[in-house]
Amino acid sequence: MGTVSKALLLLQFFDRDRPLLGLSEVARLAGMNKATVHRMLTELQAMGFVEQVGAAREYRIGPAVLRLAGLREAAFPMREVSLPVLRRLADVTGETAHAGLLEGTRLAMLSYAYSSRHGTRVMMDDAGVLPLHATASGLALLAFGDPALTDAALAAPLQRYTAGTIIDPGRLRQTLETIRQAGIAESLGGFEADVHGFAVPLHDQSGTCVGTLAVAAPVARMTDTLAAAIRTELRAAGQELSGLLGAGAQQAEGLRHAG
Amino acid sequence: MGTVSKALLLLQFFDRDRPLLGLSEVARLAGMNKATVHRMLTELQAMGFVEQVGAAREYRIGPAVLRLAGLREAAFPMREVSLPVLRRLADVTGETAHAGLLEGTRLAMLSYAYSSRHGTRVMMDDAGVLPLHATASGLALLAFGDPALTDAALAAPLQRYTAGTIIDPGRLRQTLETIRQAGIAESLGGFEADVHGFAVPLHDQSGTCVGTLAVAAPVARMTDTLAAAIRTELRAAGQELSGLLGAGAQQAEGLRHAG
DNA sequence: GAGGGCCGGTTCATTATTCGAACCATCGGT
DNA sequence: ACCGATGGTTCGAATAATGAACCGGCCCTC
Repeated sequence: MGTVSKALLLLQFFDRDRPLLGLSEVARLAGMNKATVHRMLTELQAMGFVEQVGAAREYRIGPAVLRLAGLREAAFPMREVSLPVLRRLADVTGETAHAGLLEGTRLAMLSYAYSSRHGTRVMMDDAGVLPLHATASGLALLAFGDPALTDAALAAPLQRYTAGTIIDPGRLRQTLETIRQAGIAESLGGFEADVHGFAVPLHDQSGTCVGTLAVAAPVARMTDTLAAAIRTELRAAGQELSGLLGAGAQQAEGLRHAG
Repeated sequence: MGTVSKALLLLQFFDRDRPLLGLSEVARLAGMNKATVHRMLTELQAMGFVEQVGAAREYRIGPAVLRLAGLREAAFPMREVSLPVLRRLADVTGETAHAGLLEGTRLAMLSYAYSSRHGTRVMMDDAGVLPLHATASGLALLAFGDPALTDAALAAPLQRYTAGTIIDPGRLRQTLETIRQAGIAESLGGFEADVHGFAVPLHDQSGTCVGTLAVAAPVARMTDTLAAAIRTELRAAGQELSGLLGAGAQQAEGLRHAG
């Protein structure tokens, strides 16, 4: 693996639960020599991708990503394009709708929308990462995404988050086959005990699965009627969003010709 | 310069005017060998920082920055913290307010707010980069920031954007001295002929100038009264925002102790 | 107060990776 | 058909990265 890739890999250890990391901690997480990690973090810092703060001189993600994220949205407004679809889906179902994006071997939260119909709701985290085997979104990715991703994910040790988390690879493969036939993934308490999740794949214009669209509701108010409605609306919204994302890609092609 | 820095440098060539770049174009802009650039872009792509699109296989910024930007805002919500201050400043002055962040040797747009008081307004670009010598924000950075940055900026060839752009280093140094004494930078048509801009520096908790807060108005409706009001409100808002940003840094320190 | 364990940070001989001139196939324009 | 540009690839030479060992400082325990 090249040096650039190794350095960028370090950025993946920062997450919602660990926005601040010390040098030794990053080295431990990355399984790399502290001197090597120090050198890489120093370069990332010089370019604005991380910064050191506080008396303990811990690192956090730096400001350079803000402009790049703005540029990314300007060039290919996935978040902006997805938000109206998510809002409508949340309104129609009365539950939380969210979109995730495949990033390497992980599923990163792209955007989400809440419904104000109820006093409780399933909450989402900005910049959150969802496990693949334990959420509806993750299962959708495994079912409809690159088989190599699926093989790799199921070969790794799988973490149990709740009593409802399936961690047996054989059972998961059966589950994935059921999902493929249904065209929609469901997870009942796989990641959080009281959440019932539904997800469909999002495809780019070449048909490749690049993300997921999902609805998450508290188990307590799930009924057969609500579940059926979620499935119907989610399928339709998924097709719509895949179409919009594909159009965005075509628009990029158009931009070039116009330029 | 290390390999990681060189690779990340490539990301800086993407901008609002050039969201899509071909391999040879990036190599030309970077002054690097095409094989080298290809290898670096391939690694950046593998890590999700760029992606190739279209028949011409051009590159654009990839999705990995979205999560990192979300993480950055979650850890240190500069954009979120600045928006209320910007909105209030825009409301009170009736003109466009914007905040910029120093990124290496450039000033990147952080966030902005418009006023709806008039039918026209000075427009801003997401992910825009402002020239240092030709805008009020840039001049504020040069006046109050690191003298090394100022020396480097004035030593480089300076681009004339309008008839009002000062490109003589000597005159610019005089202008910067005036700005230091006034505590506020003003640029009349330096970057866009019909825009009058005002800016103050933003400091982090150590007192280092890290960005700017600015108001931009069309020249056509500038009056002495409006200019005086903008100066007053901008100074106050600048102090407020510097304080908030400093508090955010202290909060990061607090987060660590709580963890 | 001393000792131990951990932290962030540094050094430099050794090792691994990067570099880039030269080449290739393809495409569009003349 | 030819030319100039593109994206992409190769591999011997050159350069940069690596990491074991070390340093000073801080905090905790005895």
